[in-house]
Amino acid sequence: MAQSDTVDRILDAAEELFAERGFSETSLRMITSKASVNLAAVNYHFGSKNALIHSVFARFLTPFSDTLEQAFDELEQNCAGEPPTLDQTLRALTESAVRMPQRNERGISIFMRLLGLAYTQSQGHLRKFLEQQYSQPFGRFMRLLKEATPQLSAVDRYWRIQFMLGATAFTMSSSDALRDILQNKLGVETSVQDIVARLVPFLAAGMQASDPMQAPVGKPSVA
Amino acid sequence: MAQSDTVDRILDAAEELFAERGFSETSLRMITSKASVNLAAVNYHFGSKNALIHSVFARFLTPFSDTLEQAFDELEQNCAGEPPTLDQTLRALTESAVRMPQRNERGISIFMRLLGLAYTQSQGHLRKFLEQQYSQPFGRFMRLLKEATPQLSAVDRYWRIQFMLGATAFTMSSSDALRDILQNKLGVETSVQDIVARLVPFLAAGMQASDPMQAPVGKPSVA
DNA sequence: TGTACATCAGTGAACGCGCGTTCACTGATGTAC
DNA sequence: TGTACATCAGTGAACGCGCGTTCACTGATGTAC
Repeated sequence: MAQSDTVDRILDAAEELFAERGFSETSLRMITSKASVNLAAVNYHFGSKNALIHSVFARFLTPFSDTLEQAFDELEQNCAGEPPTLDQTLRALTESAVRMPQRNERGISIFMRLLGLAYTQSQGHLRKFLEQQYSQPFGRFMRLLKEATPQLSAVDRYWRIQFMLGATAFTMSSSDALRDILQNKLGVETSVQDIVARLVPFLAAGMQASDPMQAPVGKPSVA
Repeated sequence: MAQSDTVDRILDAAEELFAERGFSETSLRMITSKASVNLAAVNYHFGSKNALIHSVFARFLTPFSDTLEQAFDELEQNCAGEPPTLDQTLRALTESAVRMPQRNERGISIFMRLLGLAYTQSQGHLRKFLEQQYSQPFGRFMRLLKEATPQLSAVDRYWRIQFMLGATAFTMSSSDALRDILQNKLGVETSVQDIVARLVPFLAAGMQASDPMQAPVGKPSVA
């Protein structure tokens, strides 16, 4: 059995189990038994459970962040100096996520759920790791958001970005369960693409709601 | 030491620690040492760790759900047959949360974070408990949402409610950290009321975005 | 070509630790006669 | 009023268990001379 084989089997099993159950609720024994490898192999190849978690994220986030940089490059080229709109920026992000190479529908679903969990479970080491590894595309996304919403104060923008992250991370982290409920209740099949297509207009409308401090009661309108 | 004293000390300590660190990352030993009570007292008074978690939620959710029912009663009386608007419904909810009796600013913050964690950490037993204990006010809120957004299809409404829950639960579950960041970066003090005041227009605008399936590309506008 | 050694993926068993839970027990208070 | 018993909050110590990690070891493959 070549090294890559064992390493990949561990990564595959860990990815699925983490997405299903979260990090601290998934033991190394579950992972190694699902991967049919020896318990000690995780520490041999990765060093620790935390390092394994980092590797699981790195395996899909590194290609994703490359795809994303490319999408942002294209977007800025097409806009020729003008800042891209909010809608365009969000679409560049979501389409990069949905069109991940080497990932089928199920793989994208897992990828989404892991992203949601990363934000949602308070794993300090993971947050630090992601911040230092992927600060560039994240910062670029934030800059685009800022340019697309010049009408917002810094404080308003800050909070609305948190609301967006929340809606996205939460929905993604439980998207499987939510799709099942919808299937059972209304008999509707839903793909990850459908969810994303519904999410983007919701987020864009929320981001562009009228200033809450100026008109806190009336119906919101587009600025 | 009277019973109520020990029980309350355990509940107080558990509430704070759960809010800080989540459920499975908080051990009974941490709780009992913070509460200065014997380790075995938790199992003596509550029976198990899960039952303690339920009691922590029941202690603040029962008065909250009473307050909420009252707020909905008043809202429907004032509307005299007409269904309340989305904005009114959301405000009734958030104001009930913010005006919880016996809870100061810090207490409200903890309460918010626990609510966020309840949705966010996949504790099956807790979800079941909350569903069967508080299905009435939850169902009523859903009915009001439905009446306030007659223009949405059932599927659209379903997803947008998930987006709302996500933005709310996520923001609330990390509201302390988010407020600290804002304090450090922009030097701005923020109260829970401020966050809620910003959240409601965002949610209302998102809920009322134009139909994503009809106008998926253009800038969103209010229906 | 043959031998000695180095490297390295993988293994089996055990380690110490913190966890939730249990149990026999104490000591104060209330109750029956 | 005094005695025997019941109740119950609270305690100290231990239980068994699953956890992440460690360690001595194996066996296959590559390399130097």
